[in-house]
Amino acid sequence: MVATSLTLDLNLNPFCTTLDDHDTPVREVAYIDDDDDHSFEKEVDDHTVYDLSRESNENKKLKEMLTDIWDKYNSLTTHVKKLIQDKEELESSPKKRKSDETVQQSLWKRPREELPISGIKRVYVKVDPSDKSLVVKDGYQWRKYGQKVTRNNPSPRAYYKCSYAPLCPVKKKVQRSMEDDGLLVATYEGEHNHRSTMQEVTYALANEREISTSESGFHSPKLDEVLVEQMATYLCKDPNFTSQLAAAITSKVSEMDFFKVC
DNA sequence: CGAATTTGACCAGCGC
DNA sequence: GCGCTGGTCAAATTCG
Repeated sequence: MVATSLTLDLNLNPFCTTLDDHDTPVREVAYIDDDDDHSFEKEVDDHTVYDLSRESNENKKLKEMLTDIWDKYNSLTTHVKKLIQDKEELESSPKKRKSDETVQQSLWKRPREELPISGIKRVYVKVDPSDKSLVVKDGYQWRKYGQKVTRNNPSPRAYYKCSYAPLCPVKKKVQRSMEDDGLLVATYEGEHNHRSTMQEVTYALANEREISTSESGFHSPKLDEVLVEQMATYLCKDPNFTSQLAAAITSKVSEMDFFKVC
């Protein structure tokens, strides 16, 4: 009986590789106790282990799905970074700057509002035109401190301060585009002195991966599984994850469309 | 009831 | 100096 319970305990670990690698872990337990007086216990074991096996398979599928999502997220992040880089290169070239100025003048006509060379970023976010809220989800926490109707745009402009960290100096303005009612223009001023919720996830995972590789010298599959599980936990804790991801993608797609028009 | 948002008042910069 | 405009403040209000 000791052997039975011991085997069970070991198999309770959903990430146990021995369980994952066997198609029928039930038998491992069933053959241990062949005493007829314990037939009921054997039956219970069979059922329990069968359930465990089934859940283990489900876990395996979920892990695969998570790994897949994580891979896609990583490649998407890389792609977004590349797009940002491309955009910065375009902005730094004199030829493109000319067209950018035209856009800027139509959106922000007053000369004093022209963007300084650095520290100010503009993001275009596609939204539902019927949605009148001036909210741009970008992974940071913002506190609205003002709203104004400006001269050249019937849509009001909302003013936000970063409220994630007490001393973060970053501000943003959000206003509907004059040309496209379904386009929000978010202007960011300053640099965050902290990470966004999404960066926290990435950083935590990267940290974990670094520790595991430096300690063991190689990357074991089991640690991968733990990593995936941790990532799932992180993502579950972050209700904004999908919306942030969607906002980032929409923003980049809008930017690309915008540059095509220009 | 505390946090977040709204909104009118106020301030500063700029052009005339 | 005055008026116009964008930006900020803070009291009032709303919301969870």
